[in-house]
Formats: sequence, structure tokens, C-alpha cells
Amino acid sequence: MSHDPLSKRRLKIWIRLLGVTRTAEGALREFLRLGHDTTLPRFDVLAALYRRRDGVTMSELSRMLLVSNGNATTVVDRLEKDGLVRRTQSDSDRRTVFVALTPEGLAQFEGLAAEHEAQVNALFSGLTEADLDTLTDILKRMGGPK
Amino acid sequence: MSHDPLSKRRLKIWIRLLGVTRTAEGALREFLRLGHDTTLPRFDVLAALYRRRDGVTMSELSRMLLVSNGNATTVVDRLEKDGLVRRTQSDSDRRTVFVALTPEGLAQFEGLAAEHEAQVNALFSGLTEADLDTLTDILKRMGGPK
DNA sequence: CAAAACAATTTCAAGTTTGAAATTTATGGG
DNA sequence: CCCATAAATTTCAAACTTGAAATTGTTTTG
Repeated sequence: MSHDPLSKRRLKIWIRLLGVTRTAEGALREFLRLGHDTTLPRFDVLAALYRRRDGVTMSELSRMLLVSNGNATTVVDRLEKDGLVRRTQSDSDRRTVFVALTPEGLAQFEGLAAEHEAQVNALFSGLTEADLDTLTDILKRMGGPK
Repeated sequence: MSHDPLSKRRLKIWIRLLGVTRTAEGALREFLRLGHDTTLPRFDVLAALYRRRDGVTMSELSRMLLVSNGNATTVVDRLEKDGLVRRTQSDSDRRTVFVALTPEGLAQFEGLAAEHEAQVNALFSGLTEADLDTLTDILKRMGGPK
């Protein structure tokens, strides 16, 4: 248990990283609210289901979004009530539930995706191609989902 | 409104950044819960008040933490009820409220800070000194508070 | 096979978070 | 001075989030 001279710097980086993330999240939340009357968690679910068009189980969904199972359940509940996603029971394992976009959900996401990407692009317009290379490499070494 | 070839890469970086942040937050949350029976938002408030030992206004606090005023109010309410922080009304402007650590709050934070730093240090042990230099530079260009 | 162990999801209570509205206090211009 | 506006905080409803417990279904194993 020796004293690591980099420890304080790693802590500072973490604080700064949190600042960047929260600021960007705030901007995206505002964009979704003002421009499209929706929220970040809803958008995240739609985006995950768009990437896996054939549907995913509830467990896969919560792993993809890095949220608890209970959380995935409630967000999907609301989206289902609004007709944007659909639940289907698995035939082979009746514990398992698949979730997928409905046509309405697909339409809503497609209407959002391009603008969302443009927002992110604008938020991080300061990053050059070289930055992106470097950052990709560093972020890989910072852990994240497996 | 031209097509930016870096746009998709910036989006990918954002997704990855969120993954790193949420994973680290999850680990820190678990550490605080299992090891110290507390939560991340509570820790964040204590840390902010530790950095500004003379006290801060509620508005300053929510700006420091990048959360809404209403959020700051409720977290401070609970910490106050537990005797870890204290509210004081300003004499010069009776709208303004100062918040500061109590001796108990100070003690709790000091008992936590070193372990918290060690956790963060372990989470990001993959970062070399050169990484830290590079990352600091890049994060500055990614916005963040102010 | 029956029981125990395991797995997927939901439910639940408590806490967190937001954004808007309400409250209280200060300030500036007529 | 008076009123409109602004500022600091709290309140509030709704949504989000977690982690633990409960439910239901599957698998393993004695």
C-alpha cells in the first residue's frame, strides 16, 4: 500500500470527466425536452432498441444501458404505454421477455437520431481527428463496459 | 449544414465516455454503500463543502455540482437532518443561505476522502502520466463547466 | 422425481433529479 | 416612495434510479 504519486492527478481527471459528462448530458437533455418533448432515458432505450432491431431481453437492455433491472422495467413500462415499444414473451423460456421498437417507436427514433448526432457533434466540435484517435485509446484503458 | 465526416466518430466517443463514467460511478456508489453506508450525491455535497470550508450559498453549491437548485435543496435537507451540514442565513441578503460542514460532517468526509481517492486511483490505474497530460488537454477542449 | 439452486423479471420503498411554479427579498426607474 | 423586475431559495409533481425482496420459471443434483 505505497503512496502513488499519480493518485491525486487521477482524482482530478475523474472530477473533470464528470464535469464534461454532466454538462453534455444537460445540453442533450435540454435539446430533447425543448425540441422533442422527451427525455434522455427514453432516448437511450429507443437508441438501444434501434441498434438491436430484432429485440433484446430486459436483462440485455439493462446491461447495454448500464442501469438496474428495475430501472429498465419502469422506463420500458412508460414507453410501452405510449406505444413506442412492445414486449413479447419468449417461447423457449417463459421467464424471458423481449422488447422491441414498434413502428411508431422506430419512426420517433429516426426523427431524432440525426439531430441528436448533430448536437453531440456540436458539443464536441473541439475534438480533432487526432484527438479522437488518442481519446479512443485512452478511454479503452479507463475501463467502461467490458 | 455540410456533412461532417467526424460526426459519427464524435458520437461514438460520447457513447464510450458515458460508458466509462457510468461504470466508474457504479463502482464508487457500491464502495460508498457497502463500505460507508452513504451515497454518491451525499458524498459530492460533502466534498464540495470541504473544498469551500467557509461555506457556500445554495446556488453556488448547485453550480459546483452541476445539479438543479431543487436537487441541492433536498440533498442538503437530508444531510442537515443527519447533522452533517448546517444552514445559516446571510445577514446582508436575507434571501441567501449559506451551507457548511458541521464538525460531524467534516469528520465523516475526512474518514472517507482517502479511501475514495484510492478507489478512483484503482479504477483508473491504467492511466500513465502521459495519458493524464493528454487527457487533461483534451477534456479542456470538450467543454465542461464554465 | 423432488428439492435446492439458479435465472429473468417485476415490485417496492427510499432516495435522487429535473424543471416549473411559488415564496421571499432586493433593486432600479419613474 | 411604489412598482416592476430580478434574484435566491424552496416547494411540488413527475420522472428516474437504485438495490433488495418477491415472483415465476428453469436447471441441477442427490
